[in-house]
Amino acid sequence: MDGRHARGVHTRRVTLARAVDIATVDGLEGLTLGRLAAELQLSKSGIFAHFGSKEELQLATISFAEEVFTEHVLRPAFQAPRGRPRLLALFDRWMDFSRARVFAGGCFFTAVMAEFDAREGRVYDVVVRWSRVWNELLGRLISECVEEGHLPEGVDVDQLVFELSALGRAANHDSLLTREDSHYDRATTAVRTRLGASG
Amino acid sequence: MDGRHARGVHTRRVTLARAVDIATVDGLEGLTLGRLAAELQLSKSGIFAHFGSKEELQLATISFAEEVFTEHVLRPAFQAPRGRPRLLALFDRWMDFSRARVFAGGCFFTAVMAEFDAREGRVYDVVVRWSRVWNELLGRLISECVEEGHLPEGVDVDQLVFELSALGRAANHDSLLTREDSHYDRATTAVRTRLGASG
DNA sequence: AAGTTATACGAACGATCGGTCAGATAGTGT
DNA sequence: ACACTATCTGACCGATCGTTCGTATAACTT
Repeated sequence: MDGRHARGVHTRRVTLARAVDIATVDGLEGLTLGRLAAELQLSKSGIFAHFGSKEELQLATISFAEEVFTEHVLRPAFQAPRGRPRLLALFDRWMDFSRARVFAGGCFFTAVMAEFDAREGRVYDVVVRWSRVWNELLGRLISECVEEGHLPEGVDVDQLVFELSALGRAANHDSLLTREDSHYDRATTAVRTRLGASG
Repeated sequence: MDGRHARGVHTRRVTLARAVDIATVDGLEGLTLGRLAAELQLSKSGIFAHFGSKEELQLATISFAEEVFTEHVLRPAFQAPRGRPRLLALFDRWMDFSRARVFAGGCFFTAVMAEFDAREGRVYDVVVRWSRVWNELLGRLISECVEEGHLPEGVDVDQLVFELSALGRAANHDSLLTREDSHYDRATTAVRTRLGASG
């Protein structure tokens, strides 16, 4: 079951890649074994065997999305210099990630957060944990801005975290809903203004 | 079918009230006839007869949520004086509406917008229309702030609409996810700051 | 080449999905 | 009281859900 052969590893990756696309559009609950099997031209039971349960498939899909997000957003952002450049790089990479539709339905975590907001269970728990990690990361980068003298001493870090996250998520949702790109510019503009003048 | 008798009207209202609660937690797609019937102790076919299709049930649920939202948020907000007081009243009522959990899963429209973002069909169409109406309303109230001299002439109305909407929706989602109220204060603080000093 | 194990399949499971229909039950108008 | 119609039920439809299981096929090991 725990993929020793190359064939199994490949199938698992292909399956999860498809699962993430489905989940960002129709939700992790709209993700179904039958549909996955049909689209991948595999048998339902074959896919099922890789995960053991629907919930495990959902959790594996989240893990896969984390990897992709890390590769496309977190890693490149950390190549920018500490302080304001790194914070802005993170935000811009995040917006690029959503805008480029790396996943068919935009940012996976924004979508799944909204879907599991009000629920309970293992998926909810994972989403909460991810949300906390994300906020802590934003908070750390903001604190580094203060340390580097790119933001004033007295700034309310948690408040700023909330606002940046809000703007990014709204840009993602609004661009999906209206099928227009303009909201990303609104978000980056707002972030720049909020962090103080120069780009 | 078009409710002439008092009994039918009542059943329909009770059904939709329950439907809205279910939909804000598990989504309009997670809303099922069987569950609705079980929770209301009615027959599946009895409920079905009121709406004719699942999609019509979803659309009726949206209409019902609109009524409640209008009653709890829009109407009272318009009792505040034109300009800044009315804009702030609208935002505060919105936040109160979410915080009070008038619907079990917070703000219905924030939830459904996120759910149908990336989809297509009649429900998506209605959500897009509602989103546009909401943005136009916000835009109008902001413009009135300018006219009343409560905001400077050159303000970018659409940009402000985006930011206010973003902050409100994020407060709703974050409060649901973390089960804490503090995010509403973050949103109202941010809005006050963004609109300029005094409350 | 043979043996072993990972991988995938196909048929079937009970449960639930949205939806249909004939008939029982209730409410309204006369 | 009667007829009429709105409302609601219960049995049933085909499709799909997640899941199980026995079996075939591939891929590695030796």
